[in-house]
Amino acid sequence: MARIEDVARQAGVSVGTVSNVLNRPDVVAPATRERVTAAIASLGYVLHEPARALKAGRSRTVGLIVPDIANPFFADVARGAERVADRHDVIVTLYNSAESADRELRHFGRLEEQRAQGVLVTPVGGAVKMLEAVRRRGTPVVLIDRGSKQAAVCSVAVDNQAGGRLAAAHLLALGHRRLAFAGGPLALGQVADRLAGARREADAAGATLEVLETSRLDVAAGRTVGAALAARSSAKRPTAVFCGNDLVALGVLQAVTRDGLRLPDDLAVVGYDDIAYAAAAAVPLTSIRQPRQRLGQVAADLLFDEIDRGADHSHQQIVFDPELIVRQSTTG
Amino acid sequence: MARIEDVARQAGVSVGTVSNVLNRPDVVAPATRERVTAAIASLGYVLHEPARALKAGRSRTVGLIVPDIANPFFADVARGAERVADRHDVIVTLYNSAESADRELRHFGRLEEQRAQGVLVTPVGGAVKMLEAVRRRGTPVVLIDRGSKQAAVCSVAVDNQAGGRLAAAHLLALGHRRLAFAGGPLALGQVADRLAGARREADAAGATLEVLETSRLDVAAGRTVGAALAARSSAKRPTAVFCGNDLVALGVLQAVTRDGLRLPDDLAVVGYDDIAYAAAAAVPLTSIRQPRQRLGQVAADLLFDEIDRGADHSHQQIVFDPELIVRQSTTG
DNA sequence: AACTGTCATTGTAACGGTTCAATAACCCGG
DNA sequence: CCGGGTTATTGAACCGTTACAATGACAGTT
Repeated sequence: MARIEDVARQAGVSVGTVSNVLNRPDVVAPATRERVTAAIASLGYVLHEPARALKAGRSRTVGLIVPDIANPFFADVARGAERVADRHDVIVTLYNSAESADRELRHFGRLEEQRAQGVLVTPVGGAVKMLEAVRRRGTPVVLIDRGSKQAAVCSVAVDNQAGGRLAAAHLLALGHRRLAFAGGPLALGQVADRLAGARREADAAGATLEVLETSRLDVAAGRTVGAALAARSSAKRPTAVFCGNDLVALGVLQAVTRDGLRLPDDLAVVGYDDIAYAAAAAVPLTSIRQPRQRLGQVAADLLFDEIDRGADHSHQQIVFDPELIVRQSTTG
Repeated sequence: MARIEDVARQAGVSVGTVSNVLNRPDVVAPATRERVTAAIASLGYVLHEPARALKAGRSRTVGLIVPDIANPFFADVARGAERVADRHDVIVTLYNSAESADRELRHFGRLEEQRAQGVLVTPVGGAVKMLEAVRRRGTPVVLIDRGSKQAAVCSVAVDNQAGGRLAAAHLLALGHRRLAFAGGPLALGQVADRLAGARREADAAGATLEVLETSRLDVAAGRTVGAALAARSSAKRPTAVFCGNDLVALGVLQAVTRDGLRLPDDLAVVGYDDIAYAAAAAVPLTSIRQPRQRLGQVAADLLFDEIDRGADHSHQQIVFDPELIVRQSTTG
């Protein structure tokens, strides 16, 4: 494969000039520049990024580690981050931790080895100590959607307690008094916060709120919960269920409709995230919308601020407000 | 940040020995090895992958370029590919072309610059000429799911004509005689093939098959089609619609049920891909299942064969058989 | 004609690893 | 206690690029 030296020979210039054409085209005379460009094209020269990265001490990538690549929520987050990275001439490489601390650790390791400029991550529960080590070694990290309360690191999140309150308040306003929350694990901060918000509203209104904890936030978990609910007599069944995310809600929806219940009359359902499939469900889902792309975009902005400004950068914890999107799964 | 030389000094050995500990631990004496390992840990040394890649002439990555990262189909493909890559001590970096030839081109460029060992790609329509250039410069490429007929490149795909035949035969066996196909653009080979397979069965049975072309394969496109169908009088409406993929089918499903039609009595619907959401739809979707993880896994196997064996490698076009999954959207 | 100042180009020393031939250390049999 | 054979370690060249100091060419000024 052609090296920069081959290009130089072909164009009759030195390697330094070729490098200048590549990196600071303005300093080289137009005629020379053109000759070099032609040589590059004719040889099919492709820049050797590892060599450049070695010289520069940093590569042109940032990492994005998400816990579930099949969740469209994170596809939107990625899109937002990419747009910002593009402006900085940096590429976003996407990794899937699949909620496994071990995989997350491996991905962090790879990114450090590649000398990624920074990492955007939605950390799996409990992996915070290794994250600290990464930052100490010099790689900036911004947390997405699972913000920590500590001021020592940037994070962007949506106010999950507020989301829980919105959901519960909506159900209470519709007259429901026996509520349930489906989702988990509760060890996940954002799940716990959504529940806490709902709990607060329910308590204030004197309503009951039963917790149906799941081990994951996916469709299968929702189906399990839904089947259990459908099996109860209507007297023992909550009249409304608020789910930890839309995947769980879709699972509940499927299981209970298959078992003959009707939404929202027999059971009202509220999801969380407002993914595209929420509106597309056969009974369109009331959900809590989060500014997904914006989350990724602002996270990337913070990351680049830390990368560019270094010590001058001050960490910020940005919290967005969620929004209630009302559809037929609660209002019929 | 600590370099290999720092580790060597701290452990009282030469840099060569440290490198040996890292790459061929068996050739270094246990006592020395342990001293070096301790030094690595105490300094928090992290390998500099760009330097290694420069020396080695290749990096430890392969690329995976998919046309829609939010489509769970590709999440499964990625999982299959990752498992294989893990075995080769290589990481898969995921890029989203979003069906844009321009983005695909950029991603290819980045991967070549990084000296990725190879690329797995579901190419967007028509981008085949640049793909040829990449291969000529020495980067092996395997096509996923949009196989070319040419024998000059490896590909894995599922027999889309067979899938179309399965779907249509199923509907015909249920007695339907006015069929429709919803999906597009028809310029996409796989969409055209699915339609062609369905067409063949319909013709053989003397049934009609109306084509409702869409510009994309997503939920929104499906909703548009569904709304149009629901607006027709039942006499002018097909009794069954076969959709280009599950996202389109879900869109159709949502639109027609909202407008009061019932599945499958008023309209039978068949999807394609059998994504998780297909079973989770309120009227669970009959669909054509493709071996998604296996697709990614076999593609990666072919890629590594080409990487490892070089000229000894012979290109293969592997075609899997799709499978009909029957659910309530056709059988009630 | 000598000098100054621009502007374009060049040569080369890093960057942080790996690899391999060369060397050192050691063991054991005679 | 020496020589031959292992085994463990070392040192230096090289990978492809960038950046910077140095050089060269040339026009304008006195």
